[in-house]
Amino acid sequence: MSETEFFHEIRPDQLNLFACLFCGQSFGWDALGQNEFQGWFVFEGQTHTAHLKQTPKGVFVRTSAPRSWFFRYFNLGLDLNQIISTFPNDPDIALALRRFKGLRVLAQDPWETLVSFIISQNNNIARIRLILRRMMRAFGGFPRPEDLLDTPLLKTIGLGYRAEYLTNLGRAVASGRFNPEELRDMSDRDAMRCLLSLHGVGPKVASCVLLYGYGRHGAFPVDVWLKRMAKPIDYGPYAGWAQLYLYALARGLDHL
DNA sequence: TTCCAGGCGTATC
DNA sequence: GATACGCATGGA
Repeated sequence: MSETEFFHEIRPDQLNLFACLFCGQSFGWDALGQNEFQGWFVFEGQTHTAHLKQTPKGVFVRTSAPRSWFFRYFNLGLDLNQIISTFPNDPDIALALRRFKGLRVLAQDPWETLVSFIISQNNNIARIRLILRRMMRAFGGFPRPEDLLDTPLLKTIGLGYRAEYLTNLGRAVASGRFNPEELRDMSDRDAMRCLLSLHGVGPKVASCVLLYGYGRHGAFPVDVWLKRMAKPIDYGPYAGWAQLYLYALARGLDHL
């Protein structure tokens, strides 16, 4: 597999790789050193890997994916300062903004986020990562819809009761009842309804998929940590980004 | 050993 | 619509 290598100029306060990659929105990344990371991801239907190294002036990128992946994945077309300016005036948000400068919501592959966050329910991050690694090994890359049809195999991977959810998802795609691509053009409301029709997908998982997979920045996932944290206030048009800052604050970033 | 994890389906009221 | 409970698994 060919690799491309390049340098992207950007300051850490506009893109903080460690915060982005280890705040629970993606599960495929490992830290090699202080500011050096390696991981896998899906881009344009293919499983790829990348090696990233952050410096004060920018990021060295080496990846099997097309060069456009980096700009897309880290949402670099969006102005972080402008997004932050829409956040509500709240002491927790303010603290999180100071503590996690350069934290961005990622633009991940919709299928990858859907499968990953179905696995995430009532699960811990270490085990989510473990299961995804096992699936990658079993299927030679991120699982495709047809890979999910073998429930017994999924159970040997440690999916437990979630194996049934994934098999159901595989069948929904095979039958045409669910098509991840169709959600791109739907309204937030319709896309949400479509996701909720899937067995094993509730409001939390659907919100994560909409936010991290479909770029719906207002989607606001509430998990056990956010329940302790979030207040009944309006988090604005980038509520999902505000949520990520709150989540990072609630958990810290050293839990992986 | 027990408790918990980026929840959800189902039953019951 | 709200609430209670079971659920596979492995790390803490």
